[in-house]
Amino acid sequence: MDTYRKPQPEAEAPVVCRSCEARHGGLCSALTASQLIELNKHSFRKQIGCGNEVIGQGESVGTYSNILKGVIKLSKMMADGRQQIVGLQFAPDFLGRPFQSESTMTAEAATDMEICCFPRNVVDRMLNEVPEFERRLHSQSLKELDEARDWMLTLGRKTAQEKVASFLYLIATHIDPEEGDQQNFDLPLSRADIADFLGLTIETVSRQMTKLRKEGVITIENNRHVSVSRLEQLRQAAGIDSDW
Amino acid sequence: MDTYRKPQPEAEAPVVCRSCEARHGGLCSALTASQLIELNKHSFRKQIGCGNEVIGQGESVGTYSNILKGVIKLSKMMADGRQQIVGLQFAPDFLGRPFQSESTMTAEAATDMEICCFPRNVVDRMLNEVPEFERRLHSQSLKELDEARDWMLTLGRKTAQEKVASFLYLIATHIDPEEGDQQNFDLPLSRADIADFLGLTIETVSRQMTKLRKEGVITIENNRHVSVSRLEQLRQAAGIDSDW
DNA sequence: CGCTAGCTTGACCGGACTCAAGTGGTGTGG
DNA sequence: CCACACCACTTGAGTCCGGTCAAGCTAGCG
Repeated sequence: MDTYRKPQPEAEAPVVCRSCEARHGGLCSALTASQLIELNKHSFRKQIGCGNEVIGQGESVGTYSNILKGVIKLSKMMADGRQQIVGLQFAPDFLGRPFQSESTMTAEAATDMEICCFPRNVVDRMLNEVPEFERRLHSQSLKELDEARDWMLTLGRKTAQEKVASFLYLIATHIDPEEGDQQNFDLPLSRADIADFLGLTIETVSRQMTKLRKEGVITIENNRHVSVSRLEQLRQAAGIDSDW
Repeated sequence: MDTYRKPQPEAEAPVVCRSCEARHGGLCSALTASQLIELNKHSFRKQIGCGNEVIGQGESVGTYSNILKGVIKLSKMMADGRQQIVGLQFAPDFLGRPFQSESTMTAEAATDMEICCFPRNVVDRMLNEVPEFERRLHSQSLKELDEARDWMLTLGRKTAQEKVASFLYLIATHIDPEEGDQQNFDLPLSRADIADFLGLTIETVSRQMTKLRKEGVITIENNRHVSVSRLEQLRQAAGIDSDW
């Protein structure tokens, strides 16, 4: 049971942000309580069903948002339909692209999810007023850049086996603690999505999963639920050397 | 011949920055003349020979720099020696990673080059004092992120032929105007580098170049010099659809 | 019960890799 | 000036990994 709330004239975060704030190593932690209140006036939460498009390729974007729950897949598609997932985003990542109203990718809910939306103009104004706010966004961009480049190594130079192991390792280390731990989790992506993320086909993904299972690195239940016996073994299968 | 310099008490950019400034759609254009003077006190230019390492993987970095001339390749290497180039940087790109003293990649001169170096602490201080400065860096990070993700599509989903065409298209559209134009340029990378950038082997790169040559898309002289007859043809071979 | 969607498995194929030899341009020493 | 070595690149032959195509399996659901 929560302690009784003493009224305080200023500097009290909006009710809706309270339980949320904890997770926010994310964006909102850059704001003071009064700034949060200001932002909160214009923001709204939204449930999104698995598979729904959040931002379309070439679409203009009117809102930014924070991911509260679930996983977003960012993907690019070629004219002939070939597709590549170029990033996954987890809570509490920020979703949206400052300084550019048009998206060059599609953002789609990989799972059922909940997001917190902010109108573009409000955020853009805050960007100019609160340097720490831009610092946070910059910092997330750099994190995404690192991840993208790590994945380029995976896409360009790893074998199918290593790719699949790398994916499992990525999920194991990024899973929302509420939904599993590093030894035991549900895959947020279908085989088709995994294939698009790894630059492989569904069949190859499936075969390599089977292989990892037979080698005792993982066990699989109901197609989606994965257990990892020793994470170190998975790292190794992924070709990740701990020294770096 | 330059016009004679009238002394002005303030607001005059350092001599060394003058000819440079023109190119700087880059970082320094975010600074006022007096800020430039301040930064310039601690900065120095440096020539780097082709193949030299600028920042090593896992090394700590004491300086940032601007690229004045030449091409930097950013690469990652696996424990067994497999290598992937994860980015190319051209003048006037900024080189270095704020908020993190240790690099997760190697930065190496792909060509002979010239850079302008700034001590880390001076830049970090300016980052805090000049919001526009951070805005610029943020903006470049976002540009690099877009490029990385575009390349992920290339690495994950394109054929060898399309990869090589994509590379040639990239160079054609990024080449320093002083060193060539979109129809006619020297490749800044060796076949080995191209292979590492595309996630292919040297042999495959070579074969696909030959194929593009025989199909009349390009002509090659002295291994390095490339002429493109119709850029549109190259785009097409690269699987790039103009609609996006 | 059968239908469908998502996944697995099998057989075969082909594109990119491997290994090896050949070519050409450049620098060096006799 | 030629002989030679060296390096970067090209070309060829054979192999293999991952793609393609097709069939089978399983769980959920009308």
